[in-house]
Amino acid sequence: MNNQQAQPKKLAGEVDRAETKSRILDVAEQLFAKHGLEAVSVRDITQAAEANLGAINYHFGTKKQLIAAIFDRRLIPINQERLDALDAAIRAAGGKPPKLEDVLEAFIRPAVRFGMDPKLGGITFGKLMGRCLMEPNPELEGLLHIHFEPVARRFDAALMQAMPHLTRVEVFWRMHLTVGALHHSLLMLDKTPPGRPKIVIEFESYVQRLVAFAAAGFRASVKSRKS
Amino acid sequence: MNNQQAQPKKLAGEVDRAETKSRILDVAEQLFAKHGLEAVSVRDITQAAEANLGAINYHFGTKKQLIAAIFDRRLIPINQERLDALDAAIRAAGGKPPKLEDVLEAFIRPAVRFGMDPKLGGITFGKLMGRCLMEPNPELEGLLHIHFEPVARRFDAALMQAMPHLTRVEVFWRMHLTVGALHHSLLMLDKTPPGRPKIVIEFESYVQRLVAFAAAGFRASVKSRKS
DNA sequence: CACTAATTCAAACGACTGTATGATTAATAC
DNA sequence: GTATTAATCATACAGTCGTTTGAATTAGTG
Repeated sequence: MNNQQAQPKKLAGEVDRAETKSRILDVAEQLFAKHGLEAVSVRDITQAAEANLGAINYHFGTKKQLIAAIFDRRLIPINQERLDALDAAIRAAGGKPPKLEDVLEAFIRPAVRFGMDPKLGGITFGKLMGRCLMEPNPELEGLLHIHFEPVARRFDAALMQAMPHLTRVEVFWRMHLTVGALHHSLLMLDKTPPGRPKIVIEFESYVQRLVAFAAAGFRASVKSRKS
Repeated sequence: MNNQQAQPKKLAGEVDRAETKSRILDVAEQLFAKHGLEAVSVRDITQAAEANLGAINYHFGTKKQLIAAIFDRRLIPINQERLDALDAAIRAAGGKPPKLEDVLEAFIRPAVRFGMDPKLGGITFGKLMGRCLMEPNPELEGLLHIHFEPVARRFDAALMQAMPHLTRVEVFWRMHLTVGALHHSLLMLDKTPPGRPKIVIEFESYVQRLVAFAAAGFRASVKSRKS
């Protein structure tokens, strides 16, 4: 029921103390990414982290708060990097509208970088993110909303500048398609469906592929077609 | 432990008998779509369907078999419609490669039609599908694979004809992005994020929007860019 | 050393899960 | 009528879930 555990004072053995908490974060992130939020029990986590069953409740309060901590740890830097890159794109454009590809890359690149960075657990968080975007958990939706709302606002504005002939609804819409493509592909990264060619992914070309796909989609004009 | 329940003979009260089974299918589909596969218990389903707790195990065997039945009921007609539409697109092209938009529309339109058809529970199945594509359940993956493998094969082949300069890997890749955009948008259909403009969806323009987005993405050329 | 606070631990709690069981009801066939 | 079969029902089972508890341990302070 405690909102927050008091920070431990600085100790000689601080490494060991902090270790359990961060070990739980790492292990939980990997397990959640691999099996889903509901399929992984606190027992699975504490066991894999070689910690006591009560450790999660002690360090994080509840399982949900642990999940929130995992997302905070990744999403804050990712979205900060996105905003920084967007600033850079706007700055590079001088007074003129930013370039569409630059805006999209500012959005996509950090997600892919953090999503598949081996230092950050490989494609672990990318998969986790893809799953949770789809999950119906309302508390999780609220959490993600808090993280994405300010980012979405700024990117929507930049995209409307980059594509001035698109309405707000059109931009909103196509951004959703882009997000869907991005996260679905992140989720598929380590899957090699049986009977299909193995796909080797190189970071830079992966980003460019996504940016090119999304940019083309943004530039597409929707007309009625006779089918 | 029984593999399959024997079909009930034709009875005067057959309506009432079959009603329970199909009522469970309908209710379960809606609940699963709304809350996710794991969040909905057999008790939730039987209660909402006004059936006995044992009804699911009696009629379907296990919860997993119930889930499989739900997917079978929708996916078989959807994929059949896709293949029919693809045949029509190829036929319409005469000997020449089919038109890219026609191929993509053959893939997208049935999913949207079934995904948001009010007669089929509105966007119920669309949401369910979007969720389950992301879910890590291996048995579910196997089930979906069985449904999609033959469809994917044929569409890959058609897309390689429509876009002859793309490699197989490129086609595979862009098709995944398309699938991601499609299902993410289906999932978002009934969500109106707070503080954002409400989006009114009309079926035909929705399909055209998706087709245009995907087609543009397929036509995009990926080049290295200086960022 | 004693004192205090942070952490770990084993054990248990109640609630919920999917499934199984056996009796009971209903609807057919003979 | 009886026999047969399908369907429904209440109940119980064994297991897992997230969380709580209070004692044991560890580390740091004076």
